[in-house]
Order: sequence, then C-alpha cells, then structure tokens
Amino acid sequence: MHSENDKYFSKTIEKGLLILSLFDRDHSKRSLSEISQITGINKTSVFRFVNTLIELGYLRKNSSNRLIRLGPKSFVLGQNFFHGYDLLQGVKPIIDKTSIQHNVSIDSALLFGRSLISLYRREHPSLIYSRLPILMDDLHARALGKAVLANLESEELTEILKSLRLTKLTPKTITKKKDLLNDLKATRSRGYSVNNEEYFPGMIFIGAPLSNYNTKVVAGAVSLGFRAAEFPLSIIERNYTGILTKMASELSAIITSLDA
Amino acid sequence: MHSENDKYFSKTIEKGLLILSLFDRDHSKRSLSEISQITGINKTSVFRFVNTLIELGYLRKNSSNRLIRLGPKSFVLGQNFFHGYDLLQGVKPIIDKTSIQHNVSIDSALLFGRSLISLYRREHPSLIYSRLPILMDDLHARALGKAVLANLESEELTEILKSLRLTKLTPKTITKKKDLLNDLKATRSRGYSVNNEEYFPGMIFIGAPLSNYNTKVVAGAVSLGFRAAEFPLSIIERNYTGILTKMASELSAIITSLDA
DNA sequence: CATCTCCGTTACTATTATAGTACCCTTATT
DNA sequence: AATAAGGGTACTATAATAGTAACGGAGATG
Repeated sequence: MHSENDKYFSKTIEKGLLILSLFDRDHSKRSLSEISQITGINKTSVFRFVNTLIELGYLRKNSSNRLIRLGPKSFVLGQNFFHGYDLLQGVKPIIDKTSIQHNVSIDSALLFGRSLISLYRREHPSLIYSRLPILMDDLHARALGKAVLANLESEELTEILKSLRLTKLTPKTITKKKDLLNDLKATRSRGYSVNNEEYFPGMIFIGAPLSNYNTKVVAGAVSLGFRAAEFPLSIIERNYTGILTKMASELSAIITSLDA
Repeated sequence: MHSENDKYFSKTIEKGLLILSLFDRDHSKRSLSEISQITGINKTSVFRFVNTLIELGYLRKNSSNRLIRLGPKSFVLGQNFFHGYDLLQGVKPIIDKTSIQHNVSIDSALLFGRSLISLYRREHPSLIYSRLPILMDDLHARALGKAVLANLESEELTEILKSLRLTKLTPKTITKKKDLLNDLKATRSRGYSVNNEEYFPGMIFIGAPLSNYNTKVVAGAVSLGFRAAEFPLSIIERNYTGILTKMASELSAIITSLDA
C-alpha cells in the first residue's frame, strides 16, 4: 500500500484499484470480509467501494452466497488494457520477426519496481512451457532477471538484492549472493546474461537488457531460449548473441521512442 | 456517466475508472485537458486522479510532451482480469471441444446493458476475420444479437430497440424495424437465430441464446459460422442446429452455476 | 520580438465524501 | 434455542474533493 502524503493523490482511487486487483486467475471469488482483511480497509468502506464497483459492472455479486467476482466491465477493460498497451504493440512485431527469422523462442519483460512483468513471449512451435507467471520474482535464476540486475545502478541493485530471495529452483541455480554478484559482473562485461539450466532443467537462456536511450535507465530485458540437449552453450554463444543484442537494440529504440 | 444517489456509492472510484477506461487499442495516448473534456470532470480533479494513477503505475506520462499512456500496472491488471474472468474460463473448454469435434467456428457473447461483449471466439483454422470488436453494437445484423433480442422481455426489447440503429452492413441486412420484429418472432419459435449474409457478405451464422436457468434471464448467445459458398443455409439448418442448441444448453448450465 | 493562447500545475477553502463506531439482521452452526 | 459470523445500515467527526482562481512555460501568431 502506498502512503503518499502528496496533496494531489486520491486515496479512494488507490483503494478501489487495490480491491479490483485482488481478483485474478487464482482468486476469482472473494467475500467482503476477506477483502477487508487483505486490504486493511474498514468494512463499511469496502462495502461502499464494492457496491460501487458492482453498480458500475466491474464486479458482480452472487445473490445467494454473496461472493464477489469480476464483472463484464472488468473483462472489457482487461482486453482494452492488453490491446492498448503501446509497449506491447511496439515490441510484438520485432519479436515475431526475429523469432520467425531465426527459429528461436523469445521472451521479454519490463522492470517495474522490484519485479519483472512478462511483456511478450513467442515460442518456437515445438517448445511449450506450462503456465508462466505474469509477474516474475526469481530474477536471480533467469536470463531476463540477470540482464536487468547487471545493468542497474549500484544503489538500486543493493536495494533489490536486499529483498530478493535466492530460491533454489534447479541444481544449478545460483543461491549465494557473492556468486550472483560475480555473475552479474561477468554479464555486464559480456553484454548478455546466461541462464544455464538455473531456472528450468534442460533449458538454456541468454538475455540482454533493454534501456531507454534518453534516460539511460534499464527498462527491461529480452531473452532467447534453447533446449540444452539440442544447443550446447558454446554453440549458442557463438551463433545467437549477435541476434540477441541486435534485437535488444531495436527494442530499446522502440521503448525510447514511446517513453521519450 | 452514472448519476447514483446511492449513499453507498463512491463517485471518486467511478471517475477513476472512467479515466482509465478511456485508454484502449485506438487511444493509447491522451492529454489532461482531453480527458477533462471527455469525462466532464474538472481539470484539477483530473490532474489529481491522473497523478494518482501515475504514482500507482496504472498510467505513465511522457516527460517531454506530457501525454498520458497506460502504465505497466494496467497491463498486469488487464491480464489478471482476462484470466480471472470465470465466465470465460468456464465457457472456453466447452466451445473448444465443440469446435474441434464438429470442425466449426464458434463465437460467444454476453449481454451487458444494451450491447454485447465478445466473450470467446474459436475459429476453424481456414477462416480468419479481421479485427473484430470487443463490444458489439450491430445486434440487428448478427446471429448473436438476434438470438439475444428474440428472448428478451418485451419491455427491455423495446428499450433496446429504441437506441438501436439498424445500420445497413450488407445488401441483406435487415434495416426496417418491422422486418426485424418478424425475424425475432421467427427466431423465438425456431429456437435459433439466422444471420444470412447480413453482417458479412459470404458468411452465414446461426445463433442460440444463453440464459441463467434460475433467473430465466438472457445472459448472452453463442453462434456457429459458415462460409455460404461451402454450406448452403438448408444444409446448416439440417446438420448444425442440434449441435448449436446442445452447446447452448451446456453453456447456460455453466452460466447458471457461476451466477447462481 | 512581443503578445497571445493553451495547457499543465499549484493555492486555497467551502462543500462533500469517507472512516469508523455501533448496531441490526440474516444465515449457518452447535 | 443460543451463538457466532458476515453482510448491511445509521450516524457524525474528520478528512478529502470540487471548483475557482491564478501562475508559468511552451508554442503559436502577428
């Protein structure tokens, strides 16, 4: 929860959106008191806000058990947000083109606060992963994450590292902060990050940062993914890093133009 | 704009969502004064609300030209709304199954207010339409629309017909209210609606209503689509109406269980 | 080059909405 | 029947918003 003292900040809107954002893939129904507990907003206010959202069609209430769910207006809003997000629309054609041209799987993400947001993913037809998260937290175990971390300012990096838990996801996952810092240093000098079966066994990824050329700030990352059985790391580094960095600079140009 | 006298209704939340909903596929950037004009909300309030939405990450502002765009939080919210919308998740497997089993294109929509919301569409691989709308207004020219209209209460029907413009989309589009009423009567007795090249030349659709079995209220519709060149209407009516109505009842059961 | 205009932003209060407590009602539980 | 828990309502002190006014910068216009 934000705690803005800003005069030009509406706490009511913050609360309304906080309530709406409680509904997702894993939480399609919630009760009033549950919402009140989670958000810390008082019961009466939650009642007022939920009532408002129901009247507007963003939520709906089951008349028998009183459980609250997303309404049709949220569904429409969701699609508008998806299709109206200019960064996605800008990034998609470039990733599609590169994926088709070189027959590779590509993933991209944006940095927002301390986590990465999955922006667009294009998979080589034969590869299918299971349901991947929209918000990614395991930055230490991903090519995308390491590409971003390696190019942050040192203050911001230490800030993020403080709250980053180095969870062991595979035998090769980096779990010591010192090892991670060394990896990031190598990443920075190399110009691209390597995830060698650290997130998913049998999968190798290489990643490059995306940045806003004007502000020089890291905005996200792109990665290429390969099956380790088909592509040894040496082959990947020889044949694909050029493709990766070229795509990264194209994407950075787009981001720069949109964020201007 | 709602004008609720309701005591338990937050106008601030209404305004915040009104502002957010101005951003979609066709409007990825807007200025402050533009937002103020469109919404009728006073400039200072728009400034406060937009500022709030920017601080929360739902919008972002270009620092040079001050234009406002969707932010990463909206993108995340959009995906959560899409994947968290239980009606979609409930309807999808049934439509997928039917589409694969009978090799047909299927479209579905929900009634919300006076318009239909496109819920889920599954196309037979060889058919591709251009960008279809999320909100559908031409109810008179669509199988989905006519299936819904034919099963409304007469009061609600006249209410909707009042604001429905019978736009001519193809030579076969129904443009006279009397003809439409006759078609709806036929639709009701038949149990399914027919769109014979009235929306798109060369395409025939048949549609059936979806309803909540408890409340007996029409909730939406499903339709099957065919190329007129391949499937004459007589063949469609002989072979596919059973499939359509069976699917419609399965979907209605889902809707009933979720809306309880 | 001066002026005008538009837009975003800030300052300031009267007015209005919200927070929070208390209380009631319905439903589920024992 | 008693109890508990959750949803919904009433009420008022308190805090937030609406709206007017006014400022400053950027771009347009003469």
